[in-house]
Amino acid sequence: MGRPCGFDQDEALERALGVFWRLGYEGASLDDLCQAMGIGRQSLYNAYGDKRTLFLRCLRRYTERNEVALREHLGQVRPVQRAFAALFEQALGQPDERKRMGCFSINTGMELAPRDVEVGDLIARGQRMLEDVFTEALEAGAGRAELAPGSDCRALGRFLVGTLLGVTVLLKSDPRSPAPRAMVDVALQALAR
Amino acid sequence: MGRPCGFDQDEALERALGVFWRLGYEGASLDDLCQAMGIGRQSLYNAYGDKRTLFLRCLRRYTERNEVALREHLGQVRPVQRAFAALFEQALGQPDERKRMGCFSINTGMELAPRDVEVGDLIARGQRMLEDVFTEALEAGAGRAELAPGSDCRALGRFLVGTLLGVTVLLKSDPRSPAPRAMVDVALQALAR
DNA sequence: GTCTTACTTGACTGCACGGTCCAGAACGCA
DNA sequence: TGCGTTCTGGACCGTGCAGTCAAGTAAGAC
Repeated sequence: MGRPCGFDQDEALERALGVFWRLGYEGASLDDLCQAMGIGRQSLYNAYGDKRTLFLRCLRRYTERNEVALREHLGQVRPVQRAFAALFEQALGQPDERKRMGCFSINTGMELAPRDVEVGDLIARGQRMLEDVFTEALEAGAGRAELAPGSDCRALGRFLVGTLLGVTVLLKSDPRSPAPRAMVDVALQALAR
Repeated sequence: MGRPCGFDQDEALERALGVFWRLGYEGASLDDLCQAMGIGRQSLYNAYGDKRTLFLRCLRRYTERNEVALREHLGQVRPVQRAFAALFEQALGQPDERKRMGCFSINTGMELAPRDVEVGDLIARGQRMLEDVFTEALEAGAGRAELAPGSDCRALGRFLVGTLLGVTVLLKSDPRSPAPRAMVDVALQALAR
């Protein structure tokens, strides 16, 4: 009833995510968002509430999409060492502009987690999710005898989460640095059987 | 000649660093800075130039101070494994409030490196410096036969830089997370002989 | 076809920010 | 003591921001 919404809310949310990812929460102005989303200010407020609410929806969207993509990738590739190697390789092989963007979740954690408990909680949940996905992939690998017997998959999973974080941050602040490459090479040896 | 500066510029710079560290570059207002530094706006501009110039001086001060402290620590403690273990242990043992602050250099790299080439360059230099300090400590350890023969100290140094980054970022976005502890434990095994 | 309801557009508001100006104060020097 | 120079404090300016308002518009309901 009444006039229907004149734009694709899902598509617009995706555009908003792109803006927040590139510019951060504070750095993205409503004008930036409206322009990228192709809608006016009031439409934005009608559809999503205020800026912060829109941001939280972007963050949830990003986390969920990442989870399914990761689960699919890690569930398919074998052995588990190759799955993680491919994951890191993909991060290392991105174009510089993309490296500069880093990971939206990490960016957000750095910018907002210390002063916004709700964001902090979402980020912490996301990290635990990542840890679980990694750990489960490792346990599956261990079940296929791809890892050394007695490997602590939870500890290895946490280690790999931290490694991915480190690599991403290194690449973001200096996309040409040789450090992340070396980091990955050394880190993957922890998975040798 | 003329009226002398009425405050300790070194001390005031330290206060400014504290504000930038806690709030970030954009997050720190001139009012925040003036209040923490105990001086007026005009005094700040007389002594340091504009906000960005003051920030760059803070960043340089931070990097230099970190370098000497690290060199001293890593040069003293032996074997080299214990030196790095102590370094990570110190990061893990900080109070939550301090964990939330993270590392000023990483914070800055995340916030400004993608859009400020001068900052980006300072950060990249800082990372290379850290890498060199770590590598030299490892080489000294290798010279004392503390590492496995044939160890690639440069690669290990880069790996440890990335590990420290990962741990710091994990602690910042979630000080109670068990992940950084596990990450350190696994990472230090790369130094086993 | 008209009426109700919701969406759209663009102007507007109040605020916080970085930076500047200016009048006055404090010190070194002669 | 008087002068020149520099520092100090507070008012001020222009800008960019998130969020609101009101008038106009388009679609579905009947």
